[in-house]
Amino acid sequence: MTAQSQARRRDAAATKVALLDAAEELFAERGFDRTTVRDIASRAGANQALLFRYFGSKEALFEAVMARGGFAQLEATPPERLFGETLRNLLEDSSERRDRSLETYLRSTGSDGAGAALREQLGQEYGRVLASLTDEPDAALRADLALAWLLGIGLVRAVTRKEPLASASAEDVVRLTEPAVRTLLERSE
Amino acid sequence: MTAQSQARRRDAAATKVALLDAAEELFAERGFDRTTVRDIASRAGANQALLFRYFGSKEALFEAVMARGGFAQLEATPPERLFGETLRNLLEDSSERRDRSLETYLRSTGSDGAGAALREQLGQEYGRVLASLTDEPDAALRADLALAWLLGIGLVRAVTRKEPLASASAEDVVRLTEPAVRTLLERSE
DNA sequence: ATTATCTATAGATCTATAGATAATGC
DNA sequence: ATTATCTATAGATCTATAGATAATGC
Repeated sequence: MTAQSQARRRDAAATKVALLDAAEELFAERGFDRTTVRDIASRAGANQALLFRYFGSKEALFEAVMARGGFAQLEATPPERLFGETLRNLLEDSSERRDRSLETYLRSTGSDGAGAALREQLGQEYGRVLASLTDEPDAALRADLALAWLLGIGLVRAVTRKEPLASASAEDVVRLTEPAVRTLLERSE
Repeated sequence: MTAQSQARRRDAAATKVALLDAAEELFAERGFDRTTVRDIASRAGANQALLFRYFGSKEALFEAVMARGGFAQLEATPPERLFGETLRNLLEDSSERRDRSLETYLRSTGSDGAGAALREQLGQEYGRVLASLTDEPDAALRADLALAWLLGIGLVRAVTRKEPLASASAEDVVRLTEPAVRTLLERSE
């Protein structure tokens, strides 16, 4: 009942937020295509027509979701801790309130149109920050490989749910990945 | 025009193969949801009704595609070369004839029903083979992390198309990842 | 009076099926 | 005669919109 409706007063701003929350959850759980606007409105406790009134289209709502949560982690974390912190955030219990943007990203990779620009921008930012950690000539490629690992772990964890990774503790995963990532991104001095 | 129709004679077996080829391409390019049965029939040069006649449903066709190509790489490669070979196969030029099952897998992660059992089976097999490479106590988790990296690289490469990874040579990628994977999967003796 | 919300439905898909047509092999 | 293929369409969605209703604030 995370984004479930309260019996609330008429409040356009609150309805918008409820729609965004519900959309964030459902896009993360099912991806863009498998989520219907009626599902979103239902979970938000709002009428389905309001979704179009406030966001214009399903795609525009998706973009609003991506724009809202996407850069929080990135801006809040110093570069040298970005890999580990993102990993921990990714591996925390889903019932906790947290950033679902990576799951949304993963679940919606089939949808080329919706949010593609934002997805690209998010990838660019992560790549740039991770690349700043090494001064090897192929820093950007190394950074992409680290990012690919984050995405892959998120994929196995959130989508495929393959064991034992799906249930592994964040600490175990960090302990095993960090030395490998260090060979990839450490300064050569 | 890879799976394009020839002006061929009436031949149920050939039509089935054409449908499988077209479906493999389209599922890999767009994922399950974004591919319509009419797209598949059209690319195969077959009538759309034949798809149902021969496979029963869109989901059953998807499962047939996954079953056909999924285990080829796995069976053809000795464990200690599986990571590198899969990576090379993944990074080869798409115009080459090759196994698209990983892309299909990646593109269709939003589709929980279709092919979920096969997807799980494929993951289990890769995990088991990779885990045989190390005798560390958490071998299975280490194997999953290596598999996650493969999937992540495939994701960035085939779906996100983030540069520079999207255009990097297979050799560069293998050169950078293998030392890191070795810290993960090497025997401790 | 304003505007948040709801009802009803248009219009565009998409999967799947029933039944007709026509090319092949005996 | 058999069966591969095609035509036509049912039936189920799904997004989006037009216009009605009703709760709020002045």
